[in-house]
Amino acid sequence: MAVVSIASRRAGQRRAGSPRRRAPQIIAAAARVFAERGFHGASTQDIADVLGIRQASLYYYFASKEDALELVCLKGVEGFFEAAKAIAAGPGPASERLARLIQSHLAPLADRSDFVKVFLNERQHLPGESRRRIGKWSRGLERIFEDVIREGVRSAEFRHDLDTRLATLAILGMANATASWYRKEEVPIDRIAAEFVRLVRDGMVARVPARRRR
Amino acid sequence: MAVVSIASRRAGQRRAGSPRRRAPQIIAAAARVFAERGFHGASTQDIADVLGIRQASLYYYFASKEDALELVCLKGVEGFFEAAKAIAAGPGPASERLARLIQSHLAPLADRSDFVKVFLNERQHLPGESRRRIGKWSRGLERIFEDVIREGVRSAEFRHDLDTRLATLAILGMANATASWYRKEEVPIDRIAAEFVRLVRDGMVARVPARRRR
DNA sequence: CCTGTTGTCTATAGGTTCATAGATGGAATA
DNA sequence: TATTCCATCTATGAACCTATAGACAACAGG
Repeated sequence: MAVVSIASRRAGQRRAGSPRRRAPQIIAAAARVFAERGFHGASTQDIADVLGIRQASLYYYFASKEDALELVCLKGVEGFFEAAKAIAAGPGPASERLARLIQSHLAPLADRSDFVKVFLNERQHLPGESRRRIGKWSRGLERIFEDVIREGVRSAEFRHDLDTRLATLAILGMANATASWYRKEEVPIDRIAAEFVRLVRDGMVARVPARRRR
Repeated sequence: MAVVSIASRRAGQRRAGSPRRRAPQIIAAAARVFAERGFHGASTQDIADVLGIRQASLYYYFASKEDALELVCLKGVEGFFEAAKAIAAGPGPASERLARLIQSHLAPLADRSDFVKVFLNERQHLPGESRRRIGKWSRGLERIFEDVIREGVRSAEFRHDLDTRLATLAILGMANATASWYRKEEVPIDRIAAEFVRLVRDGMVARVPARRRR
């Protein structure tokens, strides 16, 4: 059913040139399959097919399918949170920090889109314990965004009547949705981020070229 | 596993007061379960549990699980497209029509959020034929939004340098993401829509109270 | 009161999927 | 060369899940 990767299909029977520990490739294959068909829609057989090994062999690398999902999700958010925290705490006006937050939030799509997609769409299927752990991370990120936006309101960079909660959810929604339509070959991710920044800062409406800050 | 609805659990064995054709309730139950656990994560048994009937009894109402998914998705988009088309073709400046488009795009969340969620997240699991049919609808909606935005650029209501494609995807992403966090009890949907409209039209940045159109 | 219709039930076949157990054979090491 | 480790294999159990078949009870209409 699934397409067998040419790279990893070694003709004969067993043994790759595997110089040991190819766990990363295993997880990448899981990410790809989960991203494509969803966690429950994908079978461990599908993952094995991508790698050109037997279904049972996967269990040398993870203890259960759910365990694999957690590994993928973790890789999907790795670094994410720390980067955001650093930016938020860093220098510059709120509006510039927000721009950098958006940039850094979208950046991983360029080289890890499968992992990010799985994190966004499938984390709900994690078993209780790890779901809560990962959900905590997610709410943390929301707070970072919202805090920066609030700072921007307090410093009068942003409109005083801005609903910071809704603005946060709007921005994250817009950014996260990108994962579902982004294709590496088309528009570069920086370009998308820049356009989003412009959109939420200045809006779509045309204006007189007037000076912008009071 | 799933919670058995009190309302529909008639104590004894069989027979409801069902005054005939409770198909709508069946589909609503499917929508709820699919929304909660995803199409593949949900079993027909789960749906039956919600209704308090036997798993096999469901097949009186639909021919297959995938068939049920299609019914749910259809109800999820029902009216959607026509409403949007009417608004786009209607009177008023582009910016006002865009506002109405956003309103009408979010409105169904108020009373059909399960159906909308399933449409957004699970339509990919529809079998080939119906997936294409429904995908066509989806692309049509994108076009309606983008056309209105383009008109706004041509009429100089919107910035001349606006990337209309990205703006469209950003707005739809923001709106669709709402389905994942919206709870009926909290902020009313009109309020959310209004705030989104304000955000994408005027942006977040504070400005001098100056006259707005050149 | 008989009959057809409707909605539900019981029972089950058949397929798929996750996961475990134990064998095997090449590579590395001694 | 002998031994140990690593990664994969074969084989299979057990659970689960969809879907079909056929029985049956309540009600409606004549």
